[in-house]
Amino acid sequence: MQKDKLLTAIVDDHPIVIEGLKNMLKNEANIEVIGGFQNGAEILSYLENEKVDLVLLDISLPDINGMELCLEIKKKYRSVIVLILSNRTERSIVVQTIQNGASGYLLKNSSLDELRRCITEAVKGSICYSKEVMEILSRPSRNELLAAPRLTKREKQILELIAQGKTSQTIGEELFLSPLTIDTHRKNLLQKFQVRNVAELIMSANQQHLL
Amino acid sequence: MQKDKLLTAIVDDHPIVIEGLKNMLKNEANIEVIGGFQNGAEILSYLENEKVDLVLLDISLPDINGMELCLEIKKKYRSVIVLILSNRTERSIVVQTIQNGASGYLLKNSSLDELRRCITEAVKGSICYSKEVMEILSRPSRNELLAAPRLTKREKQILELIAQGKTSQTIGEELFLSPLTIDTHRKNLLQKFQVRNVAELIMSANQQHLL
DNA sequence: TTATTTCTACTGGTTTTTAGGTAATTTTGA
DNA sequence: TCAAAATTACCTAAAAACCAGTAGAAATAA
Repeated sequence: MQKDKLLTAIVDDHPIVIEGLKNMLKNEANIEVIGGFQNGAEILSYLENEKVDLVLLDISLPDINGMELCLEIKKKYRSVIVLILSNRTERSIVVQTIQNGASGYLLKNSSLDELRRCITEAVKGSICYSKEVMEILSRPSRNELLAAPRLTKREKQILELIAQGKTSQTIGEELFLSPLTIDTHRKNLLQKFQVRNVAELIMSANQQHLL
Repeated sequence: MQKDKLLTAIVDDHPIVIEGLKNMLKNEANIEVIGGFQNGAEILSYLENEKVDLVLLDISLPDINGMELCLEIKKKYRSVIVLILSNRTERSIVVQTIQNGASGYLLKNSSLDELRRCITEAVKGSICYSKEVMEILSRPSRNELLAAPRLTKREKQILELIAQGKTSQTIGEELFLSPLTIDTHRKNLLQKFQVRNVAELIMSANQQHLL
């Protein structure tokens, strides 16, 4: 279809990943890897002077967030195709990158075939996700379903103290409250988290990043 | 020094990383990559029949924790050298892998030179860390001062069930054991973690990445 | 200012955990 | 094969947590 090869840049802070991609892509007839870049500044300065068709971009970079970088590249160089290659599986991140102009999103554990497929699709102008990413997008975002319970100030405070292994007695003394009051808060915490005891409570609170 | 090449296996769930490492190592005179494996089961079954000198091992694998896998490999095949290649920067994880017999720990963003250096060192029998990992190890680790306790299989199992909010009664039924036995394990867990109750236990286990 | 939420505290009763042991088996490693 | 570690199981007793309510006071938002 095209006479010229796709000039491709790889942006990833892991040299190993850069090597791997270079190696994989060097056998592709229509792709020429023009370089690997370990941070956002490098690729941006390269883009100022050189022509690039395709950027394979990691989300986690040392100097700038990959999502931001994507937006910046698309703003300045509309025609550059950006494909995200990342380990992050959060729905919100996938959605954000696409909104920022990326032409696709692949997890790093996707197969070589998937990568090839996505590059082809992206060049054609469509947006392409790897299989896992499709799943992430299609499911109604689990952790949004079981929303982290809204805790009051007191509850948060007492949750902390419970996590420190303190008894209702001790907590009561520490806060100048009746231990019976602490028991009530305890009960309310169990209810809000829909769990049966502190073991489950602490697990759940940890998973919800509330501790 | 050596006549034969080091038979090297790469274990990582990212095909791209496997490709990258293969590519990097194929120019090394004394290394022969005999395969890439995307999960723990694959490498373990390979090891049963084939000779391997060096395993480059990722911590996050789909089927088994890399730390556990390391321990398992070292238990069964003492002479196999295991080098950890991971993104995880938690001190406890680094320490744990070394306790489990790994000969070194590198972050994935370490340079090719560092990887080469560490392989050389590991073959010589010493333990080798990449620069960043050295820093992680040297800083005095706030809440991780006390090393992660070594848990037996049963204890790990029961810890899991406690974290799920189950009572000694329930756990006993589930494992066909007397609830009194579960109580004993419970007691031992509290002692090993040096905590007073399950709340603190679950917190500590979480911080130590044992859950 | 009213309505709602949050915080406080209680009653009374049940279940579970924790703390201090001991000790017989079974498994495992050297 | 022998010692150590792990697993199993028990006793007694106190402490703590959990369950299901009610209810007044204080703070906050509409």
